[in-house]
Amino acid sequence: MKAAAQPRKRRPPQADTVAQLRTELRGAGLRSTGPRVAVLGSLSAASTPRSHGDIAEALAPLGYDRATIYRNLMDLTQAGLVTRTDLGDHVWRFELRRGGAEHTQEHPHLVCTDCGDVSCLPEVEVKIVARPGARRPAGALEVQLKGLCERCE
Amino acid sequence: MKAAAQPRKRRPPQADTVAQLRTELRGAGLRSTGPRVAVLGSLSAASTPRSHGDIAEALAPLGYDRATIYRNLMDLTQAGLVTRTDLGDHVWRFELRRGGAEHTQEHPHLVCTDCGDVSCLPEVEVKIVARPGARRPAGALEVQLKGLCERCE
DNA sequence: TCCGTTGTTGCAACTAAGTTACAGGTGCAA
DNA sequence: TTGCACCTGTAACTTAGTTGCAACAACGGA
Repeated sequence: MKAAAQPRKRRPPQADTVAQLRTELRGAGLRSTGPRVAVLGSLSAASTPRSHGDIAEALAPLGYDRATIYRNLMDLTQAGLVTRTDLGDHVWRFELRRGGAEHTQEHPHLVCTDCGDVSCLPEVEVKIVARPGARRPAGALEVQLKGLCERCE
Repeated sequence: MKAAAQPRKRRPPQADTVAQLRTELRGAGLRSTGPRVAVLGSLSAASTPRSHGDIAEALAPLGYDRATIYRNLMDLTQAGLVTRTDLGDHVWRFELRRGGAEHTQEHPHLVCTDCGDVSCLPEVEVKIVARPGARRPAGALEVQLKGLCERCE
């Protein structure tokens, strides 16, 4: 049996930035819908990559379905507004592409081997040096580190 | 319904190295059983990290169950003979610790963004440099790269 | 302002990898 | 050879990710 149709009007996260988010969505060729604005808003408010589960849980009180969140994350990824990475803990994580640059290639991500937290390391540079005669891996390299985060150290 | 009990005697992969593998297992405080020798043998024959699925598939003709393979991989990991990493493609991969050293900390692993293959980069050195005043992540850092492998380049 | 088209949503069900409980079999020290 | 703690096979479960489908809503054109 089908559940009764629910009203689709719900309050997005931060009313004052919604206009910007909507503009951003339309600029990327996507329709501006409630769940989509909420997902984008949630990502723009986050300072570290968020998993689908995180976002779905955070937006569940607004009544949005996890499949919807999932498809929106995919849409946003495909539209280039968001990047998707698996940081090695078996969970896809999504992060807003700030300033249009390839954020994840600008700095490495650190997965804490103790608490599992993921953090960005914008102030850490990773140099990849191939020994003489060896081949340096090609392509836009993305670097992920595993170690202890600041708290767990 | 239970399947009829199967004979437990099966031929491990390489008869000539079995004695070594059994010694290694016993040295780590584990019993030397058929599946365990097969798993260890399979890993020692591999040059790159193998997933649980890979190994289970490879050993399926010998009649070993995937749950058994899984538990043995865990046992070997816990015993320190094997390391377990998720290289960012949503699959746990296991690799023999050769020479007792922390293999995965000696060199980075490369996950090809095109074909998905995983390769070891023993000839590539990764330098992690924190900008002045910034914190360098602590702990035994493990480095994972994503880019194009030699074949896909 | 209204309407039709088409993209989007919510629901439900599915897949795949990983994990565990349990009963019975086996390795190995005594 | 024996006994027991450890190990195995089976089956079922968990979790994250993914998809089909019917109903709904955004938005451009009339």
